[in-house]
Amino acid sequence: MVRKPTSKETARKPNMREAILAAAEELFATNGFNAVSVRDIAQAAGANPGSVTYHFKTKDGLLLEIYRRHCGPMNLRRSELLAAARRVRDLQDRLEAVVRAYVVPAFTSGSDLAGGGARFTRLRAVMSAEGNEVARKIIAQTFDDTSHAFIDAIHDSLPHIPRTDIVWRSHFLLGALYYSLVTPDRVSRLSRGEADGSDAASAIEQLVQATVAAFQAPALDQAAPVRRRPVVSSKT
Amino acid sequence: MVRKPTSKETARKPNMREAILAAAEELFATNGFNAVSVRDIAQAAGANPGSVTYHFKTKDGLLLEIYRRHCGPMNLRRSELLAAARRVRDLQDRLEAVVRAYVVPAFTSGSDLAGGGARFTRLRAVMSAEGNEVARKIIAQTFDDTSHAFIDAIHDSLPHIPRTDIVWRSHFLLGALYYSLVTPDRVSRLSRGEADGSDAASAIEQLVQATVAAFQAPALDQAAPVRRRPVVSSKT
DNA sequence: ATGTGATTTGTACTATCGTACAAAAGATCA
DNA sequence: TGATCTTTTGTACGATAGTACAAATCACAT
Repeated sequence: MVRKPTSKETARKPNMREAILAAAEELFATNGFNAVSVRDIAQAAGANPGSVTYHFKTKDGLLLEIYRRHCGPMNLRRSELLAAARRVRDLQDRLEAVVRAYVVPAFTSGSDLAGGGARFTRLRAVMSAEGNEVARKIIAQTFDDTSHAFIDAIHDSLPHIPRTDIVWRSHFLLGALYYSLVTPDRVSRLSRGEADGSDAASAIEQLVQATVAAFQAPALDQAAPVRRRPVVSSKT
Repeated sequence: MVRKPTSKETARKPNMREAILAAAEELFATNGFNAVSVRDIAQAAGANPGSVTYHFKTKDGLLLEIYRRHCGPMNLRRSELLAAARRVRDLQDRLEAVVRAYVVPAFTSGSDLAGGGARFTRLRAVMSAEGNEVARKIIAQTFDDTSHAFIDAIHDSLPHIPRTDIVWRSHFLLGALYYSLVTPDRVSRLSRGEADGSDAASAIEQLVQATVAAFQAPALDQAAPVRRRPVVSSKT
């Protein structure tokens, strides 16, 4: 219903570039990068294989563009929610708000893309599992800042827990988050149909509740495990 | 396949069949199924591509054999540890013992294969992410019984928590477990070198501690999906 | 030593991969 | 309308995929 002054700016046809991106996102997220061919993507998008080359040059370029499309909005959303969470006074409530600020944007759309949040997060999970190089580079330089910000925020809410423990637990959080998006059917199956693993709202509430409790667990005093010393070397 | 009384049945050379299995396991676990070619595997094993066909017929057959090799021992080990855990009197201690019985065999070898436990579990994580069909079938018919047994055992230790919540939380546990094996370097990076993500002992202790706390979290009463109510000041 | 069955090798076949590129089609504006 | 730019199509090429199969090799009982 948007009026069109001149019908020049957008193709009247359903934008093929977008269709290819959406199809690739879906296929990569469910089957992995190498299992999906450029021809598969083109067919799913109702396009010609050559069209993919025209718009994105290479298959890697297509993946890169998917990341570019989502990373900005999602991290922006996370920053906003994190800033709001940091202003919560009560420490217990703040911890939950921080965790929620991390989890919610991963499940819901970070931009105008319909339901793109969960799909993109699932894509990230799969690329991570496959050790995809293109993804690894983008992740390290795009998400590590965000991760540190969240770890710091959580640490502020739990000053008595060593940072190392916070890192481990936030790592577990991301793993649980990823896995919830990768195989939601497993939840439905193991609960004998009593839970719907693909229901984002349930997943978020369950994940937040469980994770807050995990963060609040007592610290692991490393004293006992005398085995190997905790790596004194420099960074890396 | 017919066994002979004489000592001729096994190859005297460093068993090439084993070498191929080990190489495939490693490559699949780190790069995914489709990213690895039969030629890659053969080269890593110091074998000829045709040798893979001879021993395993197809690439899927090779993956199938990897699963067959590990599933039995790992589930046996888990059953033993679970049975022992169930005999722990104290409910709190029993919960931890049950979680440990689930986690430990995934990190350590379930058979005589050196360090094969973690590698195989990582393989499972990657196949799960890729939605591999061969793996999905085996998993559903091999691990679901074990998963139900663990869920029941945990539920026994936490009778006041709805089974649905237990299922979600055990799902998160598996996701965290998988992710710890998939990208251990992320832990090292985010902790700025203070933690070693690839140290199995640390991973186990951290995971057990965090997971026990997550299971002990209060139940999510699904009664009213009320507004996002950040627990105003109910208890404090 | 020699025969025999179990393995390993080398090679070849077909299918499909990612990508390139010229031609066709469509859109925009003088 | 025709000129020009953007997008789509169709096709082709070289590389590599999984797999098959005959020949060569090996280990060992005789």
